[in-house]
Amino acid sequence: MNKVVLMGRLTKDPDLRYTSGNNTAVASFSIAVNRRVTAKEGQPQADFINIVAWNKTAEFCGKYFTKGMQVAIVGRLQTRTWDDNEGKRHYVTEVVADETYFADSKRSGEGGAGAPAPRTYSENPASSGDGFYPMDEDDELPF
Amino acid sequence: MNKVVLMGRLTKDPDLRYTSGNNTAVASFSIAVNRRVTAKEGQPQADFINIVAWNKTAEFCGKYFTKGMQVAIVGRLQTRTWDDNEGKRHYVTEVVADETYFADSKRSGEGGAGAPAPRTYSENPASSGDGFYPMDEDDELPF
Amino acid sequence: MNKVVLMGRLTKDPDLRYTSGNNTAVASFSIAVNRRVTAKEGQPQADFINIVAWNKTAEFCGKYFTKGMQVAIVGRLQTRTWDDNEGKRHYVTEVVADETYFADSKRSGEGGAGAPAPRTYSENPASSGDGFYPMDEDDELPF
Amino acid sequence: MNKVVLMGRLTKDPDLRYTSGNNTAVASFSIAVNRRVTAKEGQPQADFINIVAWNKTAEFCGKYFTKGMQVAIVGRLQTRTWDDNEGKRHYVTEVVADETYFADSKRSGEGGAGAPAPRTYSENPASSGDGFYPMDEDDELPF
DNA sequence: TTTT
DNA sequence: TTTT
Repeated sequence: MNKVVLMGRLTKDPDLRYTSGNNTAVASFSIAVNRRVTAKEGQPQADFINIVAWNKTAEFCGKYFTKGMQVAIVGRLQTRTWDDNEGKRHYVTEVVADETYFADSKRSGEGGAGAPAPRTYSENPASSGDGFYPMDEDDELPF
Repeated sequence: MNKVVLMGRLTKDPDLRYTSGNNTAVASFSIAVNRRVTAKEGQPQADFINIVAWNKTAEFCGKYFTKGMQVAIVGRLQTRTWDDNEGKRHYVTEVVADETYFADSKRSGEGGAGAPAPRTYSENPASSGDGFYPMDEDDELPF
Repeated sequence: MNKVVLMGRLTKDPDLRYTSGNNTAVASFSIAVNRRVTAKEGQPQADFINIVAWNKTAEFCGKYFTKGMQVAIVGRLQTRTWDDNEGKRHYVTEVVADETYFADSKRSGEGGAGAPAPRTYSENPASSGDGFYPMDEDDELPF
Repeated sequence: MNKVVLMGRLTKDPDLRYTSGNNTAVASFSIAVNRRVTAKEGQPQADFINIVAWNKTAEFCGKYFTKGMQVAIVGRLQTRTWDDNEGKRHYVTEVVADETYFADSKRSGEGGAGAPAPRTYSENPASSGDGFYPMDEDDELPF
């Protein structure tokens, strides 16, 4: 069992790439999750969590998620290991996003209710898919 | 272990009461949680989940939550039993909210960023408390 | 967003049926989830949560879950409505299990480590599937 | 919102220490969480997640958790930063355990049902506390 | 209708 | 008894 649920704000626009092998979409970004208890000094504090998404979820994030947006994510923890150029091994813990949600319709543009407009124009995602789902209405969402 | 995480829209303004015994605040409301897969016929479908909150969390909900608002809730499942006037026993399953969040700043009024204004004016909550926490900035929140 | 995570003990053996329409497997059972805080009077208290599982997950539960077993479940809350013979409408809230786990290998039989033996003999499940997964080693599990 | 739920096996006995400042108990350990989908090559794969617990939860883990045990954990993700002796900054993501559970009574010793015996003898924890809770019976647990 |  |  391995379940993670987060709500926080994008620290940057997501980075969307495609694997060289089979051209799988993969998006990476991180979100700032405010802590419930503020630090002693008084200033609010946040945890910065790295997120990875694959396939349709990745394309959804790449298209609709933008810096500063508040989003909710359901996923799982994953550890990865990589070696730097000095041959040192690094251990990374990140969240693989299985479901992504808008949790901030304020940033949906002036148009009113609903999901944000796409970040950059792009073809319609190939039909409906798994792993993502807008909680808000989706007049402008092509699925 | 008993954990529930929900995001959905209030179907009504919360109902805030105080127990006759020790005057404990208790708020009840329900949220509509849209399903990720739409029904066959095509129209979106939702689950309507009953929520109960106690103490400061109850007062927070009573003050800031309004009908139609999108909120996120972390809590636990609880079963309760009660007998109706015909002496029949009823079994109720509801969610006890331990943490509540705004997930919809659109409804925060025209003023801009931040949490919604209180539903009705009231004194400041007695200092900071447990069990609630606004995810959005909170210029107008008295804590 | 709609996520539930539970750990508790089966109050009975699961009830496994097949829908008349398309012969879909559906298992239902309930688990007793002990509360973290005991009631005032001192005796431990539990919530009794109704669980429903479908397809392979249903067959897995029907085969390996038995009364008294401790299990863990990941799923979602669902509300259902039904009318009794007096024409009264009833509202039911239950958990749809998406993932099920053993959390009690003590009951695995005398044989030693691993998952329990099937409750009743049956053919091997048709290959691997989704929605279930034994956390323990599974020498005797046919997948 | 920041919630993590895990079930897995201890890779080692926990490491229990006390802060020099105010003598706060802190336990650290990691658990192997088996993935639901096995890797292509066929061999099962796991994620190794670092866990930190504080106060009574830490003492509970230090006392009852042992290598190989299956446990369940509810907590939150936290990022930490530290600089190594070469002045390089490292970013660590770990889980802070708020609730811990036994999910493996098999390892409870031959005695029969119930929670494991303490790893090493120690005084009774000072009364009941928050943040931990044995799911299994607790004849030998001093609370 | 409830488990250990 | 249900929200957008």
